[in-house]
Amino acid sequence: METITIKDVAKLCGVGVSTVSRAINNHPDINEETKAMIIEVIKKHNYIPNNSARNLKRLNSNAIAILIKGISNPFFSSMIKIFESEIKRKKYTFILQRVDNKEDEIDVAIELVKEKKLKGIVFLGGYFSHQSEKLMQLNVPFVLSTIGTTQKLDRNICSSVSVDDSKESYKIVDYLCKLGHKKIAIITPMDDESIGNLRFNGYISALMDNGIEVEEKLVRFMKDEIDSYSMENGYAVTKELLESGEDFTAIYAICDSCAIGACKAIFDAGKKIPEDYSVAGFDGLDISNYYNPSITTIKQPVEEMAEATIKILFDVISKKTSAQHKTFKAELVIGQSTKAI
Amino acid sequence: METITIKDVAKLCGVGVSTVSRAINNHPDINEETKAMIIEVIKKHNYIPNNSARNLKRLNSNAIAILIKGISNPFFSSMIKIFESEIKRKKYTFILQRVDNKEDEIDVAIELVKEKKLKGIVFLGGYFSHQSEKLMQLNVPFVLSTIGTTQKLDRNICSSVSVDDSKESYKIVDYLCKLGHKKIAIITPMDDESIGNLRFNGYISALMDNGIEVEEKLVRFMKDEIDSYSMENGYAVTKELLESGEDFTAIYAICDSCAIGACKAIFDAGKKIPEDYSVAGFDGLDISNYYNPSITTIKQPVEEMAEATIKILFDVISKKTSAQHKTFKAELVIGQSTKAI
DNA sequence: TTGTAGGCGTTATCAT
DNA sequence: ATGATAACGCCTACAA
Repeated sequence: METITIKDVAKLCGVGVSTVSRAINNHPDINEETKAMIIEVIKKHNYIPNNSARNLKRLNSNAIAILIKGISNPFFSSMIKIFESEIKRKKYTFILQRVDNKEDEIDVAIELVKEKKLKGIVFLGGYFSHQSEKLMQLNVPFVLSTIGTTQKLDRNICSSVSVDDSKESYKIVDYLCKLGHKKIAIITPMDDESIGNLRFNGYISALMDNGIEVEEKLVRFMKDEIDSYSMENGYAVTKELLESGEDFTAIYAICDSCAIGACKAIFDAGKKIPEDYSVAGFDGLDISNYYNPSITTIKQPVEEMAEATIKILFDVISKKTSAQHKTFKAELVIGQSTKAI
Repeated sequence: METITIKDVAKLCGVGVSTVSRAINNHPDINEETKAMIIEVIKKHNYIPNNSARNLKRLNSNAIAILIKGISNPFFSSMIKIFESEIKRKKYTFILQRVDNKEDEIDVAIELVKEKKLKGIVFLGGYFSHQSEKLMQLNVPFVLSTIGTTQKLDRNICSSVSVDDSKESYKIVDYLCKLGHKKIAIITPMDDESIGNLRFNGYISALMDNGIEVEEKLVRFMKDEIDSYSMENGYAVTKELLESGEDFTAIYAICDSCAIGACKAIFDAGKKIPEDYSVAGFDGLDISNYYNPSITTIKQPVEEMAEATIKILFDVISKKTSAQHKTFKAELVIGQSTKAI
């Protein structure tokens, strides 16, 4: 099965290569009959155009890429679906590109833009701390979706869609306080310059506004040797907390996965939720609703955010607008995992 | 920021393009100093080679692609990690390519082989029913990983790694029977030619061997309008089952996600697990362990399977062996969701 | 050790 | 409506 090229097809059909090219690319000026004949031959011989050659030659493809860090994160699953359908609806090609944790997403993006002649990019997840200079190299429009960034990015360079992580975090911790909790432990990543940090800040402010002192012993950092933001990590941290004998009545994990791990650790210790401890999370994953008890959490409006992301991207591509920044409101979903004391 | 090519770099450095090429590709015969100088200039001007051009020119790249249907399936997450590390350990490039549910994975694969000059492919998930003829076009080695296929594929064409879905399914249903359950409902996909069907067969055989008649009313099909294999689907089906008033003491969902949905429906109906109903799943997802109660399930040895997949693939690539077929044993993990009656 | 030139498979620009 | 031909950016003989 030697590889067959456009030239071979042309010969087989007794036409020139450009005619074959016109046939496969749905060009207007081509005789319908010859086109049909060519398509026939192509099918028969299983000819498939080489994308590398196409991308190399084409000046612009209609492709949008989603770059995503931590592809296994269930939080992104539903967003991806919407990205895909929206992009296809606009007759663009949808490319999903996973980025390794150690890779620099901008480097990956630049490479991809050259390779595939992208029209636009969506960055999903991860921490964003890049110099404007480098972002400039990326000379296509891009949107940061659900990426918190503490640093001040040049707001004209890129667009963004997210929730106010700090404010929403404040909201749920404040809710715990209003329920009467005074000893609220938190599970948070150690050195996180992004959403982890923002959500942690919300925790601090909420406690302060409620006249509660932050206790160092109740600030629990995720384990380095375990995947951050995982159930496993939440479990390990909570187990340690319980065994330390530290006094607390509620635990706030900055993501739902950790919250679930926390719940399990509590159950394994023979305690009950919410009778013995209240547990709260963040994100609004499906599972937080299906868990038993359902988890009190901050639900991000993922569908709307995904739609907005694509809308903004296309607006910028078509030069309808310059960079936009949208902050969505998230919803405090009260589950069965918290109670007043 | 116009795009900069290898020619530009050559000019900037005052050398020929081949020297630049040698520098970026770590060729041996190049002066260390000129190489260092070139690298310097490349960094300064942010030159990034165009992959399309490279792929087009190269006769073979050291790249392996994982094609995966249903990328959001948590079952694949841990496997992907292992694929990646194993492939990188062998100094190959790891490419993760998602396949749309409606797409034909073989078509995608053929295209990708041409575009990236792949050395090998792993197909992950989905149903496999392709003609040998078409598979032949794929003239690189490939392995089907965790793909059940009822049809008899030519065993010499491709390799495979999986569990015996039918047998393992039998195992867990038999376990339920031995616990004394006689009215065991099942949640299974409707028209599934692959693992769904195999697992369903295991259910049937187990019941028969235990002298239990299969009751049509207890065979519940996933809803068409909802994602199959989802918690949501398991919830909807179970809710309907409960409301139908049908008598049963245990429910077996052919995947853990569905089992969790089933649990939640039972809780929402004010019932208890396992006191009122026993629930069993299949797959051995992390969450089945973290759920409350933990779910009795069949745990597939994902790590070993992923490792075996890569090992076989490389064996075939290096012509050490011809196609291999490996079936792994899965483990019945007894959780808190089932009890004897 | 280095430079020149040809070609990878395709599309776009010309003619015809 | 169709065909020849020049790029696209890179790698790699081959020559120097």
